[in-house]
Amino acid sequence: MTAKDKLLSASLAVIRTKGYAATTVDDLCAAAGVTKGAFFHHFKSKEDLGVAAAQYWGEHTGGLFAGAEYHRPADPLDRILAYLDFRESLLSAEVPAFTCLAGTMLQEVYATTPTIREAAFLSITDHAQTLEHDYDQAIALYGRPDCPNAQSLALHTQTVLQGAFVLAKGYGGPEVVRESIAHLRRYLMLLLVRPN
Amino acid sequence: MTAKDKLLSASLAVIRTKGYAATTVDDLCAAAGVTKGAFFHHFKSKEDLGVAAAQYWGEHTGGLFAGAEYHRPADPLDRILAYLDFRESLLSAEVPAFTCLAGTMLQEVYATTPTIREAAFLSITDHAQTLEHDYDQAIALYGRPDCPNAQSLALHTQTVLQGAFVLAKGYGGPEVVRESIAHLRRYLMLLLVRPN
DNA sequence: TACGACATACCAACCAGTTGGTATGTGTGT
DNA sequence: ACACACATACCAACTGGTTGGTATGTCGTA
Repeated sequence: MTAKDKLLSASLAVIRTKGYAATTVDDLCAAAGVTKGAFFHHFKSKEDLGVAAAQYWGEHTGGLFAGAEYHRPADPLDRILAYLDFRESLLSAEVPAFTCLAGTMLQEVYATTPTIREAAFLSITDHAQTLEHDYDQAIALYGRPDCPNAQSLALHTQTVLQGAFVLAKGYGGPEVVRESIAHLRRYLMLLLVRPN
Repeated sequence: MTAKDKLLSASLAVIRTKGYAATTVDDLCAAAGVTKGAFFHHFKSKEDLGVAAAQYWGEHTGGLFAGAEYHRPADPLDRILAYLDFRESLLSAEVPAFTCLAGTMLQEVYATTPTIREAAFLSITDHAQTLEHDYDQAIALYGRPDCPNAQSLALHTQTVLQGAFVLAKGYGGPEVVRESIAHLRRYLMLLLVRPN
């Protein structure tokens, strides 16, 4: 494992815990077990690492979701519900372990560091897009007449999760995320009605 | 207007724009038009100001919502819908002008500064509580059998708004907040059904 | 004259980034 | 096979500007 990988991997944990601005380059080096020289060999600035961390986060989570089981069900609504189950299964007791690096960074640096804002936001919208197909098919099959479109529902799904992470940081635990996912599930079940 | 008020007032704008960690004491003094001596006369540390800013935010928004028109309608569901309309009316083009100081600070310092975490979180839960009465009455009148309780709905309302603010920082505008409020409105209308 | 409300000048610690150097490949001509 | 040129990966020590915080002084008012 190269120093670059160690730094990127460590940055996920450290930045999610302390936030981007409060994280110092020395913090990252200490957590990664490398020296400052190695840091600036691989990243030309702290901002450069911030952008790389957001991209790394996107690839990291992208792989996690792409390889998950929730794509299995034949029915698109079942896949969406399985996605929500999967999101719940990712929750753990420690807040920094389940919250979103992209959301954290985005909220912090959106006005000051456009490069990081773009990279972090892209990782969120990219992930939202992976849900659109399933929503599209579910809407076609089960959507009520007043059902919003797939893009909007996919985005709203992420909105609810991001908001829940903020509240979870207040409570110090994941319970509120479970509750928000339950609301989302209920909303979807009211919009997408299986004939019976 | 005293230096303390100027600092608190300026802190709302500055911290919402740059975030708490990236905001320096000098930034705040410059924005407030006071000197550093004045700052440390009124606040014993930067953290102390952070706590005071979160409390000030709670009072500031508390007054805004308490005095708003959305309490007028006789029907509780109408009051809730009017609340959502009011939230929409607060949106403007500039992101820092409509986002939530408490949510921003909470996400940033939840693990590092418990005093600020508590103050910021309290301002969110306090505000959520002001909705519970209306939700309670609306549920009693119109709630479907599977309708969640008032506390949970009030909290979910804040969750959706907080998440929408995160996304808005990515888009650089309030459109996504409007869309999320529309989803929330639709969810509530499916849960709380007026007999007709 | 005592005290609250500021202002000015200053400091020690910290932080992003630099410098100069070492160790270990890696390709190339002979 | 071997020397040479060069590149990559990394390290330890340093620097200059920044930052939170302090020490001390001044002014108005009760």
